[in-house]
Amino acid sequence: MTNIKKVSELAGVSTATVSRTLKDPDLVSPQTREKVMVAVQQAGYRPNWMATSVKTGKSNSIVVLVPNLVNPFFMRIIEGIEQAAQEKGYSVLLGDTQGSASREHEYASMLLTNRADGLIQLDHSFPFSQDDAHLVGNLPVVSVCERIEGDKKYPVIELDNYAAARAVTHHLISYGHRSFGVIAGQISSQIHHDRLAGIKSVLAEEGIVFDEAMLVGGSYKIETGVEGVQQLLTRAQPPTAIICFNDDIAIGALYAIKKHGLRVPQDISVTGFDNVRVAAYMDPPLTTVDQPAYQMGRRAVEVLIQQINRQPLTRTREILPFSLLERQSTGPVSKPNQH
Amino acid sequence: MTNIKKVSELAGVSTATVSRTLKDPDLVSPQTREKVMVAVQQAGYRPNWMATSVKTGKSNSIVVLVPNLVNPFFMRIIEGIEQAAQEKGYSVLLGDTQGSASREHEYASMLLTNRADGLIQLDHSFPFSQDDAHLVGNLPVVSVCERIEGDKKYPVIELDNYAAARAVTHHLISYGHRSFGVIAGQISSQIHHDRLAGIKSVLAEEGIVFDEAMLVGGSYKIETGVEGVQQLLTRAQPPTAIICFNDDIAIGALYAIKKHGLRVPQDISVTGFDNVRVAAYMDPPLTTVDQPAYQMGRRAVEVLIQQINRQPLTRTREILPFSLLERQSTGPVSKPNQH
DNA sequence: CTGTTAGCGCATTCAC
DNA sequence: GTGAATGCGCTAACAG
Repeated sequence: MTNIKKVSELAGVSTATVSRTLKDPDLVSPQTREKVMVAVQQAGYRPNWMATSVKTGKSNSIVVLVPNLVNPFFMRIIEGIEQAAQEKGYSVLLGDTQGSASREHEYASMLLTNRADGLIQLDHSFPFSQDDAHLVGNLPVVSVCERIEGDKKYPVIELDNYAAARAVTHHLISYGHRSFGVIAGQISSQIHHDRLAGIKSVLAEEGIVFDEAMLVGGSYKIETGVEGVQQLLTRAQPPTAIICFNDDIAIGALYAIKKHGLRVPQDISVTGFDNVRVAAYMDPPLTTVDQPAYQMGRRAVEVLIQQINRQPLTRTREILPFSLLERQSTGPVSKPNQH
Repeated sequence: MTNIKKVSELAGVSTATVSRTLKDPDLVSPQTREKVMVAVQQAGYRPNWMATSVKTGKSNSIVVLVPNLVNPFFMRIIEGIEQAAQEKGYSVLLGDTQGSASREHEYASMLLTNRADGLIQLDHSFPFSQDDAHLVGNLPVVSVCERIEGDKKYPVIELDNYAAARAVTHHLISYGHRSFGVIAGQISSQIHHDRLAGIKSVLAEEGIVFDEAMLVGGSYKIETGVEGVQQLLTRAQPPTAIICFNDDIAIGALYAIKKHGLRVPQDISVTGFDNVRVAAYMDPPLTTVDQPAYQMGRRAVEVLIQQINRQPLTRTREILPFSLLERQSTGPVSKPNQH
């Protein structure tokens, strides 16, 4: 391990000068700068990151908590996070929690051990353990998409889920649908409530009563969509339109509907959320709500770094624009409302 | 920032005792242990990770280099990496390179700055820069799926791509196909050569000449599959079977074939690689080669940590088993070989 | 502009 | 079993 002292001896200067040359070259005369750079090159010297961190008290790393890695929507957010972080000189510690609270706690405690300067939470839970909660003063935390539960208020980058759900519902109603099924993801989250409220508000305006038996699901998986459709099709009056709370669910729904010998959208219309890449290549291409996932990740980092630098936040909640992509999985009802 | 000294004063012992109590409690008498633990609790003390790292010379982190995050196959590998790493007390630094060499260099240099103890490469390039190459003695590096180019030999966890490609080809030939198209991913990689060689070897055995004009593609994207099909369909004799080098390409191919008014598998059979989750829910469900991605990630970590601990490696190349999943995107040729 | 000095927070000899 | 002392590799204050 070649350290700063070796370099300083090689260059015939003090360690301080070496440090300065590397950190702020303008503070050093051109001649010594040259000498030092030669020595650095020759010795193959790279400053020890950990040592620098101990001195400065900054790790220049952030942790990202994500419930699972296989959801391409999350990955797109993390892509944005990664990119923005790198540009700002931060690196990203990956915290795949698999929904486990103890894992969340473990990752979150990285903030307490100076291992990371900030945390981005993609899930909705308060990530710290009971024990740690006392120590969490104003630690930099930002949540994306979801809102973190609990008393502490953290900045959040999110979508107007209420409005998005309204847009979807309006779109379907414009095709004449009046009988709706919903296949939800994580029931306990704010997203769920906002979206459901959005749907119900439009239905109420249209004089349609939402039948709670038409609400199924419980997790953001393909299988949820498959099972959801199976359940909805057993109803006395199956829905003519199914709103899925993410694209994976919608993919499962498309699959199950076709498997039942029904056609999309002639028999049943299907919508998703997220606009995952494959969504456009489904058969039929999926009507879905596009979320600016990449941009959300980027913003999360910017806001987080503001917190880390103790700069005042202009606002504690940012709402990014969605757009409804009307593709071919939605269409007019082909038969009267009665089945 | 509450440090070890505060705790030692609070407990009325030396800092050394506090350190010992936390690291190796058995070295300390039960009474003092109790005192220290109380003080730790009371002060809300957590050891500074960076300081520990400087002392021990170990970061207990590993970097993972991945060309892009949106490919669910990579994500499954990283899930395995993450899991295994956490179990062994390591954390994962995410290095999304987007295929850029300079980004690779930047991440790889983390090994030189003591920021990470080891590196896992999912791409095929030698990750260090020209400048750093001299310094890379025996730094712990493992590659997964791909083999790292260059003189240095690193351990690799991979699939028998040659055999897998042979299995796919045999499967198609058993259905009577004799006219094959191939839509490839990254052309420059070992994977590409192995798979292509596997296909050609079977064709040769069957007395079929592979027409190089039937080889298209160039990246692992859905769009590549779409464009690939468009090209293959312009050939004088379009293929009756198309082998795609990953599932994303195959998804694009399915889409394009259907868009051209042809049916899968009646007109054209399609196969993929990876067995991504959505593959089973395509229309028709995709015949593909299942790779134990999660397991590959786990093994990569185990091998890497062996290197980090300077334990001898039993073998420098591990080949994991694949399995061909025959689903509905492949079937018998419905018309004579001539178009 | 440069060198000296003094730590950052912790782990580890070596005495006792 | 415990404490004092030393140093990991680096940066920052202060002289000069």
